[in-house]
Parts: sequence; structure tokens; C-alpha cells
Amino acid sequence: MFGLIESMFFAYRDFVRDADRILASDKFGRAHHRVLYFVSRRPGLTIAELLEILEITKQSLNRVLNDLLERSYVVTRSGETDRRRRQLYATPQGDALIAEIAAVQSARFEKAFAELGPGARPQAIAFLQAMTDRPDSDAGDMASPEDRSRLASP
Amino acid sequence: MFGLIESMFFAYRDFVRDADRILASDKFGRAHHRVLYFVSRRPGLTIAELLEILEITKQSLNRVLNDLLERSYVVTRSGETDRRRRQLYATPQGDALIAEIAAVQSARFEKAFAELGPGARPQAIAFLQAMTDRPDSDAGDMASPEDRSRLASP
DNA sequence: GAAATGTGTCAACATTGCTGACGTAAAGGG
DNA sequence: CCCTTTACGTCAGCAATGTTGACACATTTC
Repeated sequence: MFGLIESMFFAYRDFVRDADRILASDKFGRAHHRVLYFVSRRPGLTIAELLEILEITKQSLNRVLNDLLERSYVVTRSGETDRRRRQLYATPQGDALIAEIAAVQSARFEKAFAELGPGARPQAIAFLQAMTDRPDSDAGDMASPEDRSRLASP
Repeated sequence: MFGLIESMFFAYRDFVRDADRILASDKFGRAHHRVLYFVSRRPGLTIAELLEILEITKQSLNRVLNDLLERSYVVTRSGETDRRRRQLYATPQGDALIAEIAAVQSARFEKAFAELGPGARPQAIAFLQAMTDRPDSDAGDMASPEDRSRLASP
């Protein structure tokens, strides 16, 4: 009953430590990483969408987002159809930092899969996604398909 | 290259949220949970061992540990052979809280394994452990076997 | 034109991490 | 038996990141 819980803790602890080392040399924290990561991965993301993914308040988000804007890791553009919406884009500098961190984290995955043999990768992906709440599982599920695809853990 | 990274983030986010809900009703935070969890799982754990597992400073640990002692979720006893060492034990109340949280987190695992079919559980355990740093993998490995077993992610 | 929406911001506060410095009790080596 | 080391506690201050609450502004929508 307990082995999995501990393994989850240790695996995530070490996984995040990979990122922390790189972030520290750039004077960024974990919160900056999370924001920059999703902006880099989903160009044109809006503030509201980012808040839903991260599950934090806009005040917490703005603090780190402003750091990223000031240091030109992220830029914003007003939405074309709705100019109230600010769409976020990573700059080449922002993309580069995300790629650097992703490289070491991917190396950790590759090392694990090399130990575990073929088939481990799709099994790991399936496992992690099965561990994640999906919006249709417990809620009313009234969202349109386009909305759902945006909310679903990608 | 990126799907796994995100999946790891989302899986852990939802996994921890299970615990947060219960902890909030007991006026404890995540830090209290981590301490109480390992004390409950490893009766007789010393301060130094706990610090190694959690990878935090003794000042950070003492803050939450004192809360747990004052509210009688944890008790201490001086070590028998070395009375400088304080050995930590969860009280029945402490064990009960850990069991309550473990129940909802285990339910999440069970739900995932039910979706994924037989074999998913050992694969998940193997995956998470392969993702975790082991003390012998990159360091000098001068520790005695007893020391190693204590350091190894259990 | 009024109301709702998306976003920014100020202020205050809680949790949880850190460093640095210092104290005390017990163990262990000469 | 002193003296050093070890294990631990504690005080003080600071940093990162989360929270609530309140208010402002531009834009869209009814």
C-alpha cells in the first residue's frame, strides 16, 4: 500500500532537482519554469488558460510572469478576435532555457527506459496519464470538444 | 520529448492534491505530511536520517516537527545506545492521519491500474524506482551495506 | 448604455525553504 | 579526565511562492 506512494515522492523529487540546478544558474525558480514551460509548449496561450493549468491565482502568476516578460523570456500579443486576451509566446531565449531543462529531464527518462527494456516508455506514459484527473471523469462534462481538448492533460 | 515531462507534472499535481484536501482540514501543510509520513513508515527514525530523506535543513524540519510533537502526532525517545539521538515515533493519531491520506492516494493508483490492466502495478513501481537516483549510481560508493540500505529509496 | 469578462495591481499574510550563529548534552579519543 | 566531535535545538532574518480581498481599466456582449 505504501511503496508506490514513496516511489512517487522520490521520483518527483529527483526529477525536479534536475530542473532546479539549471534554473538556479539563471536566477529563476520553479514557478518561473512552470510558466515558461507551458508558454513554450503552447504558443498563444492566454492568462486564463495558464491559470487553469497551473491551478494558482493570477496574483501568483503575475509575479513570475512579469519577471519572464522583463527579462524577455516571454512576450505578449493582444488576441486577434478578443483584444482583452493576452496571448503569451516564448522568445528564442525562453525556448532555449526550456529545451535545456527538458534535455536533462529526458535523459533521466531515457536512462530509466534503458534499464527497463522495450515497452517501458508507452507503459510509463499510460501510467502517468491514468494517474491524472481528466475533466470528464467526475464533472458534468458539458464542455464542447474544442474546449475539452484544451483542458485535457496533453 | 515533452509528453512525459508534462505527464509527470500533471500526475504529481493531482496526486498531491489528494493529500492537500485532507491536510487542510487538520490545519497541516505538505511539509507536515512528509515528516509524519516517514516517521510513521519508519518508527525509530532519527533526526539526521529524516533530514537525509527529505533533503531540507534542520531548521525547516524543526518548525514542522515541533507542530507535530505539540499536537501529539509524533513522540520522541532518546536512543538506547546513543542518547544524543532522538528517535521519532508516530502516535496512533499520527498513524491514523497517514493512513487516511494513503487511502485516497492508493485509490488513485488502484483506479489507474484498473484502467491499465494486469501487470501495470509492478511496471509502475519499476518505472518510478528507475527514475530515482540511487546512491551507488554516480557517487563514490564508500558506504557500508547497512548505511546504504538506510539511504536507498525504499 | 449597462453588465459581464479578461487582465493588472496593491496590500497583507501564510507556508516552507534557506543561511548564519550560537548553545547544550552526550560520546569518544587521547 | 579533559577535549573534540557529534547530534540536536534555537533564534533571527530573508527569499520564493502560494493565498485573500479589493479595486481599476479596457473590451466585449447584451
